[in-house]
Amino acid sequence: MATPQTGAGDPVRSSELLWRAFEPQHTRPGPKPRLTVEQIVTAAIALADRDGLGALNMRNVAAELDVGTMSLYRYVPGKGELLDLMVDAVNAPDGDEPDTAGMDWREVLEYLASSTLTFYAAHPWILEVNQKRPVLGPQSLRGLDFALAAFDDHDLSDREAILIITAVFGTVTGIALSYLIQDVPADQGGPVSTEEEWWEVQLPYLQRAMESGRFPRMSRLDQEDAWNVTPETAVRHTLDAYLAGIAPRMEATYRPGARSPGRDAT
Amino acid sequence: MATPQTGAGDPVRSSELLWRAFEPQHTRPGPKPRLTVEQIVTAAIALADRDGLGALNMRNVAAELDVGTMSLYRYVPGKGELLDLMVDAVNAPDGDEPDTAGMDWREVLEYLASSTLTFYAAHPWILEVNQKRPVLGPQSLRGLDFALAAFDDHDLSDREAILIITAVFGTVTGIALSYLIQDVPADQGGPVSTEEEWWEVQLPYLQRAMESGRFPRMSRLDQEDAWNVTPETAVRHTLDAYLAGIAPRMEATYRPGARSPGRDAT
DNA sequence: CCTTGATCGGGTACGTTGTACCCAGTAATA
DNA sequence: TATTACTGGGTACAACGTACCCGATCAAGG
Repeated sequence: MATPQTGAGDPVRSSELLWRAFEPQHTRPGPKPRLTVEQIVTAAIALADRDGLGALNMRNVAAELDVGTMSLYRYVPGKGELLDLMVDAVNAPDGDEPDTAGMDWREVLEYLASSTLTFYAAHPWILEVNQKRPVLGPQSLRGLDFALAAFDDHDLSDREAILIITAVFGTVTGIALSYLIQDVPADQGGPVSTEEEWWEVQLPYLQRAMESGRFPRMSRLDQEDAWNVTPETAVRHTLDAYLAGIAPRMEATYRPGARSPGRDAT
Repeated sequence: MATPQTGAGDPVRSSELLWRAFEPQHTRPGPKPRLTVEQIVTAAIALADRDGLGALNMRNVAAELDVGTMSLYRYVPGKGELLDLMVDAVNAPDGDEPDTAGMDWREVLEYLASSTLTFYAAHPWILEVNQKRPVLGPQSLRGLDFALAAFDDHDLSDREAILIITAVFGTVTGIALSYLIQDVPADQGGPVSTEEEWWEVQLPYLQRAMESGRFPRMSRLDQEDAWNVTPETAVRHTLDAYLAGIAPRMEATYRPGARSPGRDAT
């Protein structure tokens, strides 16, 4: 096959590892570990970023770290759990997050959308990972917390806030899936690699289909114009319309400091 | 592993097979084929619907049809191409599509969204298939053509029409991905199967995280209320807002019969 | 200091996949 | 009837995840 994949290992083990930093460490007998979980996760992410998810297997990760394949299993229960850790780890902040204090709801949500899109562009393999059950690790939670800042000055129910975040996030993800048709790092000269070749292959069939009269509306499209859309454009269009749609509600609930954290505790 | 997956085989072979009905058939020497591509695709879809994508392998498909594993390769070049065929085949109309003639743009798009969501619910494995390159087969094209009916009475550019369809489709897909956390058909009593158990495992860690003070906004959420969202609700919220957002534009471009097909050919 | 036993590195090997290759049986054509 | 393209499908191998094992290591107790 080309690019097998899955997500989510045993949640018990995944959770343990995700929150490992918060567990106390005591000294133990035996040799010092040669690796850390961080090193393995970092190497695995580098590998996936560079060579695609298809190249992510335990032997390759081990080779990346110059250790034996089975040594990885001293730190990580299996590949599924490793993927869980990778997914959370790539959500780590990159340092150029803005301060939400001076931003209104629209700015926060727009930042959320655009940073999510660049995130997918940087780690396209994430879109291939089968995120059945959401593994909420520290980094993912951090992102959620950041997003909630959009509603600091609004009197919205928790449910509505989550609904809006889900909408923005889901929109970007859905569009990214359609467009970030990541060209497999063309190490192997497989059947077809580039996007151009791909369309070239389909074209004659599509052409004949258009001429068949079975797709009257499609055949009237100016193909050149119709498909001239980048993921950025698509996200911008969708988000603009969506934000315009919720704007009345956001304005109606504007109440400075309504939800900002830390008020009632001081 | 648990649920390996991928999509897209050799596009040349996939395209040939997708459009095979339009190719002429001539009589040939040798024994009559015992199977058809349709039978294989149907069996594979039944298998995936029933047992999940994890159970979809060539040996199981062959067993389903009571033939030898390798016989499948007489009809289908490989698993990747079979998946391409499956994806297109499930897009076949189910007979209860409404007539778009009496529907306005909003009704068409709303139907598109809701039918897409029920589609994902019926074939959750589709969400796991890695749809890198879109394989545009006859059924997928038919769906696109249907969607374009929303703009029959509107004077929109092709590009804008595609943008809107992409938005609706992407939104539903993105949300479906977050929510249709398909519970693996629990044939194997694996580590954790049900959604409840899953949350039960995460809860203590989340609890501790909330208490850590690192996620001030998250920890102020009423968890019960905040996550009480179904995919239907989420889609409805997002779509309502989005449609409200594009409504002015749609009204501004209302021009009965502007794009309906077949006018200029009569 | 030496013993003990938990821990570490990692080699070997097996089960599950996709599928290349091969051979024997079959049926339209010459 | 002979030819030959085509069919069913068995065997076998490569890639992968990982169970299991052995020997090396080193904190703690004597």
